[in-house]
Amino acid sequence: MARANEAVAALLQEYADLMSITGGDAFKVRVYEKAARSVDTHPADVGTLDVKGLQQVPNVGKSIAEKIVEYLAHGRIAAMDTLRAKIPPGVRELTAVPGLGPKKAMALYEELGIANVDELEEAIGEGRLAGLRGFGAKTVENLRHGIELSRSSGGRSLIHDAMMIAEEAVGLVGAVTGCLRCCHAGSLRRLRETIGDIDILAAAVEPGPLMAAFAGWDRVREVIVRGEKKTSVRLVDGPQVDLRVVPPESWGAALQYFTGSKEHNVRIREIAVRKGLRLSEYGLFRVDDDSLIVSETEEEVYERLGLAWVPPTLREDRGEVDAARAGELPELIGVEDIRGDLHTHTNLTDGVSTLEEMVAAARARGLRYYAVTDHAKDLPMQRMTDAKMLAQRDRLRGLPAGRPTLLHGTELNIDPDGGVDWDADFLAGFDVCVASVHSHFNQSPDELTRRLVRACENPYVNIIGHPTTRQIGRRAPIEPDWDAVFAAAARTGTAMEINSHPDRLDLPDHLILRAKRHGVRFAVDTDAHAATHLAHLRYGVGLAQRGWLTADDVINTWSLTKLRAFVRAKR
DNA sequence: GCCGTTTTCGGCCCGACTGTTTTCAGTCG
Repeated sequence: MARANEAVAALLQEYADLMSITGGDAFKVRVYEKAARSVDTHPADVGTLDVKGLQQVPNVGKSIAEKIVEYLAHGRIAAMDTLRAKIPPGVRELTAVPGLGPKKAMALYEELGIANVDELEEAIGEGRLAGLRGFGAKTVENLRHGIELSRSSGGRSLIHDAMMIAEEAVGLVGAVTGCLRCCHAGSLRRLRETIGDIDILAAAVEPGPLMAAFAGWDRVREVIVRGEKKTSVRLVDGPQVDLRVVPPESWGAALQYFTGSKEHNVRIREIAVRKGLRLSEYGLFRVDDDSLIVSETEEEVYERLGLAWVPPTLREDRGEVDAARAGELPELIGVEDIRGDLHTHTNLTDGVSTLEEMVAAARARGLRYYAVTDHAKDLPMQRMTDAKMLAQRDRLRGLPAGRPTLLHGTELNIDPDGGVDWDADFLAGFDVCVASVHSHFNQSPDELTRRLVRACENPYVNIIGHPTTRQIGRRAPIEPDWDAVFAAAARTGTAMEINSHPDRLDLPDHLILRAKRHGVRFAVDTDAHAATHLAHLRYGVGLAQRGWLTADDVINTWSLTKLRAFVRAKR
């Protein structure tokens, strides 16, 4: 059974949105938003909790707890129905148009009866917004443009695409005379799986030349805002990039501020307020006399608030603030902890680089061990045979000894019943086996659960590859009973993969957190199909960090001896 | 509506930019 948390969180968020549109108390709106996020990230299934249990969830008090119970029992909330009756659902969708918030959406509905984006587009076309208070010619043109934008792009960028753009922008702005520091911030620095806007932060005494260079970048399609401290542009290939320039002495406070997340920053500022302080992108100030306390480094800002420095990948208001206050932040895994890659391909199947090229790339990256895991024989497209696999093993064993130590593995295909390509005798010849789902994605949750549990129970399966099979923006994740799958993985000594490929990033962070609670081990792999893909490791490690993992949680940070013992223990 | 190192009531994060209602509301991050 899927947890009720997602549905309840969506409902609370909708309640907050409707309240905001109808002009409800802004503080109340915020509470519902906070409660929605708390429920979404709460470890326990809220569907199993009573009113008292629900009140243990942060930001859920008596009133919201009762609404959740009402929803769980009857599938609806009376107060919600009342609000929904006031506002057609399309009005809420209006606020997704850039430049159109709750106030203007409500005005459009009340004054002109506009109840969805299509009607807004029509009204603009007919000039019916003219004369409406707050809707001058420029606003109307911005709305028309906003509709166009939300229809065309709308989507978020894959992390690797955003990173390439950010690195180019940092190179451009950083090279301007007078630029003292420049780096990317925002969700990209937090290594979220997809990126909306790309944030670039720079330090300079005179921002003008930096802004000019940025606005003149040859990839810019349009300049959205252009000010002294902030310039936003949209690139020809879609994404929006924001440049903020701050005085050099504000660097730490600014980096903290522009890294976000918004929710993390709200928590941090609330702590500041309780201490009689005010935190902005310019520094931490005393409220009474407006004097500056600290601003030069992030560490100082956190420290002055009584917190340990929080790694960017944890800044999502998922408990990291309390952990930082208690000195209980995890020692997060880093790229340098990874000693080997356990899921890679060559041109023997669908990779593009040769065995020798892949091994050379692994050596260049300083890996201690490296597993070649081409596809097994049950995927007909890959034309694998027993003979070809054994020949690859001979070729691999024949390569000169040295680092990395080469392991011969395979990526097995988990069939619809949970079986894999070869029998025990053949499987015993491999050093390590990944097993993954590549088809029959729309089995029922029960079938998928049995399938994955059976794969975990196979003594030769060491790692479940890209467990949800999602492809970001293209294929939805499968939805077995993850708690049952993770329990089986923990019980059998089977690792869950954290696949570093930018369009997979699988497991996603919320499932990593869930799996860890079952005591599951993980393998951060690249699933490289070309030598250049080994560099994607940083995204997988970022994802592992977002799941609060330490090096010890991840089997390919272990020594080869310990890794071999992990494999042997299961056989 | 929630919360508490200013605790059971009185607060609730901060600033940039735009457009328009020309002194500020709305939106965004």
